[in-house]
Amino acid sequence: MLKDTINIACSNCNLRELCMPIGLGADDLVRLDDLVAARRPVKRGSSLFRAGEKFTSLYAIRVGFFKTCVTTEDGRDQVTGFQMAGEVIGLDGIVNEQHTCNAIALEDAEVCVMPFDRIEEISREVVALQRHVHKIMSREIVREHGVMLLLGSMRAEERLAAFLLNLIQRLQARGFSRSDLVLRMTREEIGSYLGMKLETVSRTFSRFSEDGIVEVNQRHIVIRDAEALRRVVNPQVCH
Amino acid sequence: MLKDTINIACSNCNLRELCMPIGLGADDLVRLDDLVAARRPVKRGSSLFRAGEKFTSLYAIRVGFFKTCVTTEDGRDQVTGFQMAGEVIGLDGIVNEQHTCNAIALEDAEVCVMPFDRIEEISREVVALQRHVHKIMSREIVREHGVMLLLGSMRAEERLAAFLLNLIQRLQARGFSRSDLVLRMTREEIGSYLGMKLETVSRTFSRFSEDGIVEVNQRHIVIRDAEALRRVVNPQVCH
DNA sequence: CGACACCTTGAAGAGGTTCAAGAAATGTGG
DNA sequence: CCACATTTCTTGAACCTCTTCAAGGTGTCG
Repeated sequence: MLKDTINIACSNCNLRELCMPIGLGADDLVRLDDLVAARRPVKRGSSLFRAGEKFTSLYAIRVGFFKTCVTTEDGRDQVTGFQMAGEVIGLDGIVNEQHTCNAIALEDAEVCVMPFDRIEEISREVVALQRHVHKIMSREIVREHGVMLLLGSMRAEERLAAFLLNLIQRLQARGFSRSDLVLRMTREEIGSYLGMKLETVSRTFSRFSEDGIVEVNQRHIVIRDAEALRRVVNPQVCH
Repeated sequence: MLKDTINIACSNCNLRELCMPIGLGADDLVRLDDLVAARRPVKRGSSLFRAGEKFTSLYAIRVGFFKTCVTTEDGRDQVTGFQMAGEVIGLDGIVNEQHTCNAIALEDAEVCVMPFDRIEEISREVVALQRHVHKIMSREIVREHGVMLLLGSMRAEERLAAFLLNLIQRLQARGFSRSDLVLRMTREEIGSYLGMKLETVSRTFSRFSEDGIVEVNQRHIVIRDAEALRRVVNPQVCH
């Protein structure tokens, strides 16, 4: 079991700088290792948690790609986000000690399970962790403001352009190409997130392709002209 | 100055149960009184904070009504929420120690200024406060999920119905009528929040009025048939 | 290799926007 | 306190973007 313990350690994890506070002393780093109770694999298509389930833990994504979505009684479904390695999910569950959305793996994934009791306990002692937890939650709030702006005031082309730029930027921060990407989600899931129908997503991709802005081969996307995408999002301001 | 100190005390505030943790012992209650550094009046139309300003504090609304909105370089504007007495604003500023939205009073208001340093300090010692801060942030995340659902998948009538039901419910929790309300915001602000044009807001109000669901006199609204509003939001499920 | 899920494209239609004009309410200054 | 300016709200008509419905094509996985 020693091997397991070492495997689980945050202090050894190459994603640490993405999901954990940086600049900790050795003492605090060791305390952080108590955060992760276990690792948990999540098969593609299965859920990490579902709306209605009791909330116990936050999850740091180690590998894989997730979507989160909320569902209404009358069967409406809204994708609220796509999450990749180094990001934390489960924050929605804190307020009522019950999850309010579903987290579904879009590819085989593995997460670090961080019991929330323990997060609160340690963050009372490690100021950097406390601050970090607050920042993670605030960042999510700011992200959602951006989505509201997108959904409330942008047209289809602008939404998809903003979506692609956001994906590329996050992938680049993880060391991937800043021009090539493989979408892990369907057109329908993109459409749900962006408030448009899958046909509109497809048509908009085709238009970008005709205009030479991106190359589209099913889920393989090459950004040919990121500047043009930025101009689509932000028509007034010429970069 | 003693009078001031007494005035400021959370332990005497009748909004305490809305904005502060409940069920505290006397010792913890006294500690909470250190949270509020000052009160600050905000005149109608002026801002409590603006995007770009340094973040220092969260604000609990004592009296009045606010909107928060984000603005893009190219002049797009999106209302991200309406806040009333007992609610906390400023969470967006934590992540980058800088506000990312504007908070503007829609009527003369007064807020309790809670320096965030002090919140973090006290919440390290008062577990109930720590838990409460986490819940406030989580609640905001869940609220925004709801807005995303609204913006992403509802039609104009459904959006406005959901909006009215939400307002009424929050007002009722504050002891106001569950049928009468006075809108503090313009049609344009409602439209911005709901992702529709002010003309559409106006037309949708008129349609509700023709259908006998609500009475509309400018900003004075009377909910005649809340059940009907619920059916508009949730067409499948018959209540 | 065949079944199934996913994607693309076309054509018709609906919901919401845009533009425009006038009415009602609100605020301001004399 | 009243008159005028300004803001806000309502309503109509034409238009446009996105949706809906439909069909066929492409890719993927057991």
